[in-house]
Amino acid sequence: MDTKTRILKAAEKLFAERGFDKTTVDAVAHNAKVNKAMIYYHFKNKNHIKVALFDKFIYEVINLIDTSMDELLDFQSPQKFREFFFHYLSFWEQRKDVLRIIFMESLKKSTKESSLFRFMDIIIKNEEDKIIDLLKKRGISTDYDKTLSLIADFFTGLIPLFSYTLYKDQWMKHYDVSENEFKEKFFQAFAMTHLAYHKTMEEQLKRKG
Amino acid sequence: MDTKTRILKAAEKLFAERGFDKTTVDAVAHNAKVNKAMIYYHFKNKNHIKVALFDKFIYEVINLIDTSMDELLDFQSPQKFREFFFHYLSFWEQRKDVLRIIFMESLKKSTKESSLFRFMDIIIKNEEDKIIDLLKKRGISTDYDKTLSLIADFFTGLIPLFSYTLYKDQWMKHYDVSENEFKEKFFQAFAMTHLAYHKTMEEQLKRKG
Amino acid sequence: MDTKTRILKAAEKLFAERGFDKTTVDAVAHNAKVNKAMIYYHFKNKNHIKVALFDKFIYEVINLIDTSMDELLDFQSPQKFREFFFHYLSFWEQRKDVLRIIFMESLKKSTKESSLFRFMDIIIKNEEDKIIDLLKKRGISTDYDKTLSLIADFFTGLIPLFSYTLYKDQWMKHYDVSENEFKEKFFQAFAMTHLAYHKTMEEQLKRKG
Amino acid sequence: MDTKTRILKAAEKLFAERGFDKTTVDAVAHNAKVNKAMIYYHFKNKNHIKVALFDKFIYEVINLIDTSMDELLDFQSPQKFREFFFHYLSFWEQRKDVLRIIFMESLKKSTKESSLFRFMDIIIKNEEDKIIDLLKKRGISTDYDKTLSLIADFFTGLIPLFSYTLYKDQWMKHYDVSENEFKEKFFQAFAMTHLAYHKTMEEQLKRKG
DNA sequence: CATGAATGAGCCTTCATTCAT
DNA sequence: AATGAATGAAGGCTCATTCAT
Repeated sequence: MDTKTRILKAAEKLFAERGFDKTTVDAVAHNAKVNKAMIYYHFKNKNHIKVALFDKFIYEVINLIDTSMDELLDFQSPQKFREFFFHYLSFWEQRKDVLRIIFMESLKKSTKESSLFRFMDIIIKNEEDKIIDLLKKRGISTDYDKTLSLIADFFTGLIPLFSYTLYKDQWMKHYDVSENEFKEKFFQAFAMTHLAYHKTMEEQLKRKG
Repeated sequence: MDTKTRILKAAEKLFAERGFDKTTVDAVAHNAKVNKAMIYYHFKNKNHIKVALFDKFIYEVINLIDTSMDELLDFQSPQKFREFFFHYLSFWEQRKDVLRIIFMESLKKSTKESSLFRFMDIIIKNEEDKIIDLLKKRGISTDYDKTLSLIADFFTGLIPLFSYTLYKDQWMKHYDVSENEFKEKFFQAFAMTHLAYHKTMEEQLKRKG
Repeated sequence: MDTKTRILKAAEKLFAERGFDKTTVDAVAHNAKVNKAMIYYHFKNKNHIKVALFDKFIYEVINLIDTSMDELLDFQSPQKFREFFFHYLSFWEQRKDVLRIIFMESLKKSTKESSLFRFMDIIIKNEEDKIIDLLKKRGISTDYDKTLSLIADFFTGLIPLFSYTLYKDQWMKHYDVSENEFKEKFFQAFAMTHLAYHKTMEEQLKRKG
Repeated sequence: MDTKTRILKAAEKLFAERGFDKTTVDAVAHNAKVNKAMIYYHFKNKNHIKVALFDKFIYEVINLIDTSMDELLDFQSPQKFREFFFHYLSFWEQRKDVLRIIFMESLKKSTKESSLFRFMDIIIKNEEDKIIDLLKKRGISTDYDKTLSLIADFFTGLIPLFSYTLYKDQWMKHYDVSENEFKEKFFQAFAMTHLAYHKTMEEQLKRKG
C-alpha cells in the first residue's frame, strides 16, 4: 500500500474515532507509519486530507451505483427487496467511517462542507430514476410530487439507514441486543415505514392512471 | 443574566457553530463577555461546560414531558396528531443547538458521552408508557415486541425528526424549498412512515385480543 | 522593566544580530526571559513585534526633534557644527540596532515596510524647515530645488551618516583603525562633502538675492 | 542556459526579493525549473549558493576593472567625468540584485560575510592606484592621508552610489520623481559632494608640492 | 544528471489551564 | 466574583537536507 493510501486509511480511522478536529496530524502520521512531513508532501493541509477522503468516497458511491445496482429495486417481491436491502446496507457498513466523518462535519452549523448533500443527491437521483423506470414499465403515471419524494427518501429512507449503521455498535451495547436481532428488527421497522411510503405512493399514482 | 448562564449560552452557540473541539475557551469567554478565568471558576474544565449543557438539556426534556405532554398522543384523530406533532417539533427546534452538539459528540466512535441515549431513553420510555395506557384503555393487548418498538421509535421516529431539525436550514438552501413547503411535506412523509408503523402495530395487537 | 518592554528589547537585539527572518520567537522569548506564549499575548504575531519596534523608534525620532534639535543647525560656525554633528551622531548610535533592522528590511525588494521612508521624511522635513528659517533670517532667497535638496540630504547626508553608524564596528576591525581616528576622519570626510553641498547651495541662493 | 546557471539566476532573484533567510531552497528549485535535489548536486548547501553568487560577483567586478576602467577617472574634465559616472553606475545597476543581497547580509551584526569589504577593497584599491598615477603624472605629491581617503571613498563615494542603485525604485515611487530627473539630480548632488572632496584633496596636495 | 519521495528538526502559533491580586 | 498575566504542552506546517533509483 503506498504512502498516500496509508495516510488516507489512517486519517479515516482516526477522524472517525476522535473527530476531525481532535485528530492531530502527528497522530495520523504515526498511525500511517509515515513521516509527518510526508503528509504535507501529499496533501496541502490537514483539511485537504478530509477533502480527499470525501472525494474518494463519492467516487466509490458512484461506482457502486454504476456497477451493482441494476434492477435491484423491487418493492413487489419481499424476498428480492430483502436481499437488496442487506446488500445495500453492507456497502454502507463498509464505509461507515467516512459516513461518520461526513455526518460529524455536516452537523457543524458553520460548515461549508456539502459532501453530505453531494452524495445524498447521487443516491436519491439514482433511486428516482429507477422508480420512474419501474412506473413506466408498469404503465403507471410518473406524475408524483418530486419534493415530497425527496424529503421522504432523505429523512425516512437514507437517514434511518445511515443512523442504523453509525449507531449500531453503541445501540447494541446500550440496549444489550444481539447483532442478528438488531439487524432483523431494524429491517422490519424500515420495511414497515419507508416501504409503506413507497407503497402508498404507488397506489396513489395507480389511481391517477 | 448571570455569568454562569452567559457562559453556557455562549458555549452552546459556539459549540453548535464550530463543534466542541474547534471552539476555544477564549472564544467562549469573549462571546460571553466574561473573563476567561471566570470560566474556570464556574466550571472545572472545558469538558464540564459541555456536561453542564447536556445536563440542563436533559432536565428541560424531563420538564417538557412532565408539564406539557399529557394526553397528547392520539394517532386516531389526524387533526390532534397534527397539532401534537408541530408542538413537539417546535420544542426541538428551540433546542436545536444542544441537539446538534449531542449528535456531533455521539458520532465520535471513541465517545464516552451517552447523552444521546440518556435523553432518547427518556423520550421513548415516556412514549411507551403512553401507548400502553392507550392500549389498556381500549382493551387491546399490550403484548408487543419491545425491542422492535424501541428500534422503530428510535430510527424511524426520533432520528428523522431530529435530522429534520438539524438539517432544515441546509436542506432548504440546497434544494431551494420554502420553509412552509418543507415543513408540510416533511409532516406528510413522517405521517406516511412512522405513523404507518404505529397503525400496523395496533392492528396486529387488536387481532391478538 | 515590564514584560512587553523586555520582549521588545530582546527582539531588537536579536533582529539586529541575526536578521528578522533568522530570529526565532523562541529565541526572543528566551532572551527576554519570558514564556513564549506571552509574546503572543502581547503581540499579534512575530511581524507585529517588528512593527511595534519601528513605531517606537519613529516616536523617539519625533521626540528627539521636538526636544533637542532647536537652533542646532549652523553651518557658519565650525565649532557649533562639530558639536551638533557629534550630538546628532550619538543619538543614532544609541538606536543603531533598530536602524540596522530598518535597513535590512527596507532592502528587500518585496518589502511593504516603508519605515525607512517614514522616518527619513521626518528628519529631512525638519532639516528643510530649519534651513528655510535660516535663509529667511539672513534675507536669502528660499527658492531652491526641493527635489535636489531631498536627494542630496538623503543620499549624501543621511545615508553616509547611518552607514557610518551601522558599519562602524566592522570597519574598524577590517581596516584596523581606532575609534577616535575613525570618528574624526569620518567627520572630516562628511564635512568636506555634505557640508560642501550646503555651502554651494547657499552661495547660489545668495546670488539670486 | 545550464542548470547551475539557472539555479544561480533564480537564487539571485529570490534572495534579492525576499532576503536570503526567507527564501526556501524549494522556491529556488521551482523558479529555476530544476529538481530540488539537483541544487544539492551542484551546491554543498543553501549557504553555498550565496557564496557562489558573491564569488561570481567579485569576479565580475575584477573583470570590470581590468577591461573597462582604464584612464576613465578624470576629475578635470566635467564631460568626461559625467560619462564615466553614468557608465560606472550602469554596471552597478545591472548587478543590483547581488548588491542588495550583499548589503542585506552585511548588515547582520553576527555576519561572518565579508563580501562587502572584499569587493569594496577591490574598487577602492583600484581607484587609489588611479589617483596616485594621476598625481604622479601631474607631478603632485602623493603624500595624502590614506585612511581619510578610504573613509571618504567608502562612505561618501561608494555608499551613496550603491544606495542610489538599491533604493532607486522605492525612492521614485515614494517621492513621485521621474527616472530622468532622479538620475540627473543624483549626479548633481554626487558631484557637489564627493567630487568636492577630490578637488579639495588635490588642492591640498598641490600646495604641498 | 535527474527525480520523486523521505526525514528530522524546528518554526510560528494556539490552547487549556492556573496564578496572583 | 473578577481580572490580567503567565505557563507548558502541544498543534499545524515548513525547511534544509538526503536517499534510492
